[in-house]
Amino acid sequence: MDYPFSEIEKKWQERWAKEHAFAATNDTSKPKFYALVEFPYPSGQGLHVGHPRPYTAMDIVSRKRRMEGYNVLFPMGWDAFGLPTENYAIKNHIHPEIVTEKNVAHFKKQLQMLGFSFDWDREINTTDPAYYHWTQWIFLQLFKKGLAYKKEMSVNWCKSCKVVLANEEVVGGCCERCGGEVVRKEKSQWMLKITAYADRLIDDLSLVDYPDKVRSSQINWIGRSHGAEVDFETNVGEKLRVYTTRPDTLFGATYMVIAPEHPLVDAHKEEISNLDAVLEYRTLAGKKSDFERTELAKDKTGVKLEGVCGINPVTGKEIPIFVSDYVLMTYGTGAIMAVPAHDERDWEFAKKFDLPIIEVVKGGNVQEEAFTDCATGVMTNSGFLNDLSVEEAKKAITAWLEKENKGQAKTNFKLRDWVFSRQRYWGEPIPLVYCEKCGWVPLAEEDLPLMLPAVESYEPTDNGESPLSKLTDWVNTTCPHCGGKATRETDTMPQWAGSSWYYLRYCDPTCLNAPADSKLLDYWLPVDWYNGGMEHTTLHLLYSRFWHKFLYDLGLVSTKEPYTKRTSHGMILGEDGQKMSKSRGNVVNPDEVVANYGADTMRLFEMFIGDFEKTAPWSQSGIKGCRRFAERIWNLQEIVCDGDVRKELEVSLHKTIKKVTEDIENLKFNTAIAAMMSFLNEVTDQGSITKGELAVLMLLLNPFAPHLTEEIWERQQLADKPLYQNAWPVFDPEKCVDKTVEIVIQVCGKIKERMVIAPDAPADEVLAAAKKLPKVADAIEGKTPVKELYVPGKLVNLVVR
RNA sequence: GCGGGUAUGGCGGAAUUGGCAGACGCGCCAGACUUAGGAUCUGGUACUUCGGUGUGCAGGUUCGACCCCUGUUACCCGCACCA
Repeated sequence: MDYPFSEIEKKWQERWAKEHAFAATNDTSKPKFYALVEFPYPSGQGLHVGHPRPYTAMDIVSRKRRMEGYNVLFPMGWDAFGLPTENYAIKNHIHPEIVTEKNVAHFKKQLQMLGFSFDWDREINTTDPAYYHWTQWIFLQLFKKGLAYKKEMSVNWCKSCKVVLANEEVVGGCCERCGGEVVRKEKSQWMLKITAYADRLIDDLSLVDYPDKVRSSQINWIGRSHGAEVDFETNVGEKLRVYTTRPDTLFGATYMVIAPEHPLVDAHKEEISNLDAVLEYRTLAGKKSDFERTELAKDKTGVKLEGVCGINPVTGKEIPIFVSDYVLMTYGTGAIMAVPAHDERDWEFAKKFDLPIIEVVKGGNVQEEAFTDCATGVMTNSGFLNDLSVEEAKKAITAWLEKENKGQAKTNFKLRDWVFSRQRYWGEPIPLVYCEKCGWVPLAEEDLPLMLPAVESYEPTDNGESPLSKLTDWVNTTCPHCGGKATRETDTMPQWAGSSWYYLRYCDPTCLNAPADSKLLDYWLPVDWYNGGMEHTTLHLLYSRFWHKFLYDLGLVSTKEPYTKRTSHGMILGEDGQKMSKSRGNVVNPDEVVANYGADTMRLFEMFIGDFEKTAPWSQSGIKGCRRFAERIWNLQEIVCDGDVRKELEVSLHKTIKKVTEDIENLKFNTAIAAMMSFLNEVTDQGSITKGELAVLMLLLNPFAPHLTEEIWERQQLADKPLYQNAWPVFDPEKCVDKTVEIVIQVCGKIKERMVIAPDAPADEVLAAAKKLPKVADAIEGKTPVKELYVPGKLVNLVVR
């Protein structure tokens, strides 16, 4: 019997679309479930076999939830602003809007061919003015609250993209997107004060269910540390402030180091007798890219400031000050106190420059190596701190510093503010104008959206300005505040802007007077389950949590966190175990897979391929196995007979329901499919399947293979309504227990025999029976019994000596 | 260096969380049906000198360890001079 998948899949996809089968309703009286997958960037290459993995997984969860009676929101949209589209537009002289439209249409067709139960009525597109209206609006709120500010700063500049990158977009000194060289460049940039939310971004992780990996990556990225700021007097009058996490070691501070760019150098040029050498070092350090600085991390360099020195506030001793690029201007105060005895970097530097190393925590040999692992150590050579523990000393010295007005407790973060402007065309215009009288002025909210104007050329300019800067008619405008002459901001927002709040828009995609209606936000939020890639942990996921918290503070949303539960899928590799790429020639095209095997088979294989959370290589022969499974399911129609669930299959059927039901919740799609395969094998052995059994199997398999199961459901007339409108099967725990079980008889932990018993047989009977088994009797013959164990339904272990 | 993770047949991977290692699938072998098989069906398939031995390696805890503990090796991912 032929399995006409193309025909079936087309039929049901059309029918679902016509019936709006998977549209979420705004009936707020029903229990809701909001399932979210990361919306794709509609690239010109189209769908990749990696895309359907998370989509299928969440489709399975969504379909199951609907059958369980939830009002399910499972939306899809397009994160369509971005560089590849712009680059394509530049190369082919086509408007990015047209490129986007074409790519979206292609993507949508590909997604629809896989039968995902997205609510297409709620489709959104970040490049739609009705959408970016509210991206701009949120930016204005950030600006009004002082969380968006412009700053002249050293930024990451990708030479090949001619664009500024956020710290998160620089990977190993190279551009995350194009792999090109990234250099430092001074530019005036819009910044978002994500650092104002640093504490909450860490602390509120306790409110959500994220994988440890994601949680620890975010904590590590934000990098909170507790310590103290300490003011050191200098011989030139000015105080030099340092940050340290080890104020307890202050007595051991034998020198200081400042970053090459530190203002102390500029302020005291006169007093520095070796100024030339210092400035030369500064120039050299500035030329090094971040990458080189990291590469050379092991070899410490630096120059001593001759003529300027610091004074240790507790010992009163004069100590030298060095300039070195192992101290970063962008962290802490740009200056440190160096305690070589208890810090590896300081130790290395001190050895190189022959500086004194004073032990202040007992326990190590500080002349041999830095003793850093000293949390349990005791203070020494430290005046009034002597004999205190490290923890006590921290408290005592901090209290002393505060009393003496020489410093105070301080918390620092590695997280930097978010560089928010891009010198690009294809992004959201920043809705601000610059007026010489009034400074930066926001557009009136009723004037949003600020439409992206048409330009002749999308080429970025070499001087680092956005293509929009060439549009003088557009740039020159009037100040919304004073009516005088003003110019528009010509930079646009980064791609991460639109995706930072898209999950809100799905709740109410056509709302005209707000990002979304607050009643609907209250109903749908938070997102119950959000699946996405690990690569977004410190980008999208962190950014959107930040925006959500800001909107929470504004009162727009009523949950502290946007996503209750986050899961991550593993990548699908090429058949050769390598990342799929055009250059390796190992790319699998999903269109071909669907054409050859059908969407249901593709979906099954994407789920059966391996542990959902781990990477897995594609396999041509593996997909054939799933195709065989689909065909065998289809052919069940040849052996179907009337009747309910038969007694002899009842236990396996209920066990299968239990397994599939639980496995879906735990992302164990591979074993859920394996369980259904096992049940199919059992039914095949029986030579027949009753309609009652078939109906349950179809319901269980439906989320995985929706077209196939709907068709069988209809052909076999298993119910009046189409399958998707029926309820998820429920297992009876009592029917999941076998009538008899086979247990193992061990002697001293070695398996000797097996025995079939009733699961609730009393222990003494089982033990007695076990001892009579010939091999067991042989093994214990003549030995002294030590212990007799019976684990009900599992095993007997007889320990003898 | 720091953080997270992984290691099981020829391959992808299971193992109810301390209780029968290798479910399920692929591949392979044999058979059936066939003019034919890269189709379908049936059976077999960790290794073995048939005593046993086996979850990267070495120890430990336990009646019992893929699972817990200590040490170690290899690989993957993220961060990385953050004071």
